[in-house]
Amino acid sequence: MTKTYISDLSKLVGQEVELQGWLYNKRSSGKIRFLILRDGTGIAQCVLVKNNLSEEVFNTFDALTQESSFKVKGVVKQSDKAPGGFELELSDCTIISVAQEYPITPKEHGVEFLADRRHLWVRSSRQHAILRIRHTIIHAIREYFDSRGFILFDAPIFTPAACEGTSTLFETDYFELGKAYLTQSGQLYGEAGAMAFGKVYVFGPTFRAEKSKTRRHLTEFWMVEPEVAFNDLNDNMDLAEDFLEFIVQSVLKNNMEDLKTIERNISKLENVKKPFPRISYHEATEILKRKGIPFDYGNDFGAPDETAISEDYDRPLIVHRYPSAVKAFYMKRDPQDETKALAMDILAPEGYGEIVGGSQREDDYDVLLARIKEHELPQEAFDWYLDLRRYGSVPHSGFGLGVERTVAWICGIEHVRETIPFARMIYRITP
RNA sequence: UCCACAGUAGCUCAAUGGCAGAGCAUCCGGCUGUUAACCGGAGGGUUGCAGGUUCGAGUCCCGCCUGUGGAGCCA
Repeated sequence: MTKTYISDLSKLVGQEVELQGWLYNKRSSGKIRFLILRDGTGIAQCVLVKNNLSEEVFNTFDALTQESSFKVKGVVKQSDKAPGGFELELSDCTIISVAQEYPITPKEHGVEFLADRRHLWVRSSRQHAILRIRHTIIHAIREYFDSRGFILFDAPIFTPAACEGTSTLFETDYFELGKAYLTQSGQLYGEAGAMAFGKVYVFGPTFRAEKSKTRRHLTEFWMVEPEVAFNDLNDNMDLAEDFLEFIVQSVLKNNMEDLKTIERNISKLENVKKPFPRISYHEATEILKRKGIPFDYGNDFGAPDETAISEDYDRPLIVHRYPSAVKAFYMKRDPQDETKALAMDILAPEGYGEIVGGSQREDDYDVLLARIKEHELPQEAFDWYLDLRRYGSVPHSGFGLGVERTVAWICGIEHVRETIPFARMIYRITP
């Protein structure tokens, strides 16, 4: 007798095993009945044949409701007719807990209904597949940096002031020290790490109190932010490109079944190979001009602009050298053209928009101080940051990758709310 | 904050201004290979809230509430 998981059944054909899990679905044809068991690793069909079983065991079928927990014993058989490919001809079936009427049926539901029951929704196959892919992506992120000499350098969640001075932050009372804010980026701290360790990555949740209400926005989302000393903008683009390719390849290697479950077009992911096209902001505006999309030179791109710029490419597109006026104070200006910043964004294909934003950082003390004043930021709060330029300043670069947008793109799904177990949005904080 | 759309049974949706309906779910019955199984039967409604027009409002008008996704902002 072996206690095992459904994912192991292929190795156990012909053997008697014990499985435990939850009822995914059931069907009856009178004297032969089918239970579909879900155990978190897959689904398996369990067959109850009346003539082979005691009355008591055969009738557990009647008491089992959707999502009831139970355990079974039986011999593993390969079966093309069985969902999951394997079935158990049961010798025993024991109920652990009978579920009350389960609200999420195998039929369609609306988004509000499902979001209110997110704690149950994560049991269904599509959500299961998406969250497994999220797991692979996060694992790949860590594996990529860990195997290339980067140190994980955690940034604080509570911060004394805005990192970039632009977006609206969540505010909270912090004892006698006044207000604290939930971080919108760990990058400034990552720069301190890069000066200490050479190569670091910050990986954690970030918070934006913007009242954004679109399929691409959460108020709480995860971001990974590598920062590398002595990297210039080109090195930064090389790193981001290699990194994204690695992530996509990891998903293709580990999650083919999940991609099939969510009906993702695999060929679109197979295209994601180096090198990625690189165009300047200036060239991007010419694409808009050619397509007849009205645009004021010098502005940042809106979501529809990003779609128009990237839609003709079959892989992520790197756009670099944005007008410095629309970018953050810490970005270094292009010595060739002082109106431009050494910034780069990566636009995912298929209209998914910006998934990476990064830059070479300003490394000159006087210039950085002037920028802080220009942006009317509280200088005291940035004193430690200026220290990084006082004590052995070097050229350095980094970027941030939004995990949920990356998951949405790789999975080909409509809305980022399905890419994290419990999404936090402007009008939703439960469950 | 602004713009657009939506709200009817537990769920997903129908109903020319004229009797409030279907499928699924639930309950009862049938079926020895089902595949969102199928077949027969039953129960299930303050049509988001409040007002107005009308002989008559789920339907038309006004206000509010809730939801959705889009703009701005960004990953």
